[in-house]
Amino acid sequence: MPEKPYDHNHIELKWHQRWENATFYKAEENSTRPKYYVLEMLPYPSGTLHIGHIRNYAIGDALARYKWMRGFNVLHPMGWDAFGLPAENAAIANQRHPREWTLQNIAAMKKTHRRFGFSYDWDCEVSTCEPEYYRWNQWFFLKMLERGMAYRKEALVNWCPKCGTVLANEQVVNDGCCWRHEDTPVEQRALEQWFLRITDYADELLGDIKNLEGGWPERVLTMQRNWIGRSEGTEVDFRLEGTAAPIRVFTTRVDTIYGATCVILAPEHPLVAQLADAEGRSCAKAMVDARAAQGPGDVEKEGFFTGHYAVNPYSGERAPVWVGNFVLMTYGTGAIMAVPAHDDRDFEFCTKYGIPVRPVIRPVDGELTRAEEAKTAFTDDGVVENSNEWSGLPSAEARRRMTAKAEAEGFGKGAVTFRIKDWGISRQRYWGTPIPVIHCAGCGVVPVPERDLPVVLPLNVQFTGKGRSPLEEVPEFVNVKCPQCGGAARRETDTMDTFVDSSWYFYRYCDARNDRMPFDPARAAYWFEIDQYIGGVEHAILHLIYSRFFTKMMRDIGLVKNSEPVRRLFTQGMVIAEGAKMSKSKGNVVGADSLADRYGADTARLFILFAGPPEKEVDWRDERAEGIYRFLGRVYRFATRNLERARAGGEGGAANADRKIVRKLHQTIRKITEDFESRWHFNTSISGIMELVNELYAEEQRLSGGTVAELLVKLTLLLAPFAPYLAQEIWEELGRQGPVFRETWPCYDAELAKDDLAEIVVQVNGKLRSHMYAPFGTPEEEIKARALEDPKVRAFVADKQIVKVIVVRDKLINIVVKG
RNA sequence: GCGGAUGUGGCGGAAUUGGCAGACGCGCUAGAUUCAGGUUCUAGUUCUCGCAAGGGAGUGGAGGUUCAAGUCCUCUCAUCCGCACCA
Repeated sequence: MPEKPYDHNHIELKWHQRWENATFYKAEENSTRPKYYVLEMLPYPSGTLHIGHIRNYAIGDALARYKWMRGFNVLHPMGWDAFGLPAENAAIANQRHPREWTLQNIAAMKKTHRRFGFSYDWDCEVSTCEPEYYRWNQWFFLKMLERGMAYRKEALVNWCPKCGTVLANEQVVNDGCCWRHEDTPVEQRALEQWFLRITDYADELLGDIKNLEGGWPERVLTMQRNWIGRSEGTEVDFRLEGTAAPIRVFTTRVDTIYGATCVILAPEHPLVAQLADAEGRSCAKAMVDARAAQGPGDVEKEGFFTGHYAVNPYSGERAPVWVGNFVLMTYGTGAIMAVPAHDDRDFEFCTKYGIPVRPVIRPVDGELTRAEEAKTAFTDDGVVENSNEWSGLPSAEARRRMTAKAEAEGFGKGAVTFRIKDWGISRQRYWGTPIPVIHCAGCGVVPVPERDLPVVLPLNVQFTGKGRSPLEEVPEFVNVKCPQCGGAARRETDTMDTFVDSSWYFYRYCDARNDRMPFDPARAAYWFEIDQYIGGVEHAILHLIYSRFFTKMMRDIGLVKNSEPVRRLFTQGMVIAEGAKMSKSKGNVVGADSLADRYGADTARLFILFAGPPEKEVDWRDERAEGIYRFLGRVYRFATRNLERARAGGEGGAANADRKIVRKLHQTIRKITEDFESRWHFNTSISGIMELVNELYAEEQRLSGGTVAELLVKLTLLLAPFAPYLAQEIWEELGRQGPVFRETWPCYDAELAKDDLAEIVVQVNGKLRSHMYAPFGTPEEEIKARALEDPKVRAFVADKQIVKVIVVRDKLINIVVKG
């Protein structure tokens, strides 16, 4: 039979049409198979998928297919989130309604996904822009409100002038810029906001990280630990001289307190108004404003003396009270004791203003550095000196005992402080889940009764772009009756951060059509934890910490049994183009569709996996895809020109060429299976298949029909997770029925994979000099004797003295000579 | 500043347990096929000395451990990422 040219367009179109409405992975109810839940992180539905997304999906899809072929009951859902609503609300206001816009983009992206042949279970699709989904955000909100886990307060919040909305701390990136507009600094504004008490779980979120070790990348865990930022220390009251009022400070180094030469307040500290004169107050105000304007980042340390003193409760010493711009009101108590000898920042501040530097800690085997010599602070633990009865104690023990004293005498206590703040979820934008509360003049804040959910976003909205929620302009939405007293009331117009949606969407996939509950707890109990979650590292502290928080909250209200949502997390590397991060603003986005137009979906998928190990970033260059395209063509042509031979069959395995190729086949199966089971280095899996095909070409004429038939079947199965269209097409050409990835993954036979003879490397003084072949298990003495007979070896050993011979069984012999 | 990662041919990368460095692919060179271009097939391709056989060097750099180091240890340089007044 003549070979057919590889026409990827024809093949992909054919199967694309047949698969149009197919759900490949319909997870089975009551399956006896073990369950496997694999999930990729959602894209931003910005209308196009770029090659980075395809990488994400290609990894998950290959895994899902493989797991199915290995006999698992696979749940592999795909859904859509509202993450990607364009920040430029105003810009699209004149064109189309954002909801319509989002739904259209979702449709476009679904089309691309189908085109690439991803094997999602479309039946559990969730669209977070739809009320039937977001009503459960409201349901969760009410549950949390009942438990005091959702609350409202005025707070300084991050405000992005471009988005015209508030941002969570986690959404502030790049030295204080908006995550959506990386060149736009955020401003600070004081607003009434809704918060979720994620800090209630701070300890657990931190402690449970140890359970994730091994399954999650260490990098992500480190980022989360830093973000939660637990520090153990002591709160100590410095009594303000002349009054009974205490200034409470927080320190992790109470052992250095005898070196505290002043107390410094944050400029926003309430005592500033009381202690500072008019000039000082305006100075403090200027500091606050400067910080608001500049955002976080490096600031020149400045401060002023208030003219007051506070008494150190341990030493009885008077410490001047200063105000310093580098002290944060939002951390600890908003006041610190400055120990310039043992803290870099205090050192910088105190030397600038001539405040004494007094060392009280010496290194364990060193001398106390004298103040005048100190050019930097000594910040390590050591031994306490010059501190009355505490002198001579190691730092850690001093801290323990000094904290105990503070507690016993009532001027302080041990305290744990977290860096993580409660999660501000209020957004002043149209998009998002309406927060289901009503403000009544008489009754205050009244939750919307559960029977009235969902509170639905109105459709007749004008987008003003004025930085207020457009919902405020919709009277039918805003003006409501109070559910308690029936009087006129105002509906809350803030909407929820869309990270609320993404915090639990993967639970909804278990039970996407449920209209009584967010999901059936029994189904969640079956599918959770997620076995494998795959996505970019950019969500390490946003989505992935919120999701963990939500899971713990759902456990506490009895919906789920697991404490963590995800057992294993894989963070794939970014795709960069021509050395630069792919981004829309740079205009260097490689669109998945245009790539599929040129080379086909199979080539695009295979190549992105081949380009490098999936956890590393890869540099995308179109021209390299040629090699993969050629490879797929080679496979297809080999298959079609050998079909008849394969059908005719015949005894295989006798000829030498047959044995050799069967061995290579089993080695390849072993390699790919191991790659799937451990490190996911699909680039080497694919190169393994290429090697097999190269060998197939070399031996083609010598192979028997039976061997060719076996090879074609197994080769097709090996390709199925990576290149579904081609694999399916060959499968059909081979006369088989049904989806190829519903077949069983081929097993390798360790005996067949084994080489006949061991290749033994012969070294002299560690340098490669010769090779030889010997049966496995050949005794050392024999190997040694044969090696020494080798003329190439003799040339190097010759008249020299043999010092030592090392033999590694079936692998290597190294002859060490001298002279 | 703190924390983490990475560094191998012209390029992407391989070497999973300390045991043949450069698999596989791109690119390039030659030959075959073709009217020609493209396609396809075959061979070659780390550097260096050599006509060749063969030798020498070589995994950012310097040292060390070892019969043997890309891999382990110490120091160092470069690049990237995360956090950054968190008391």
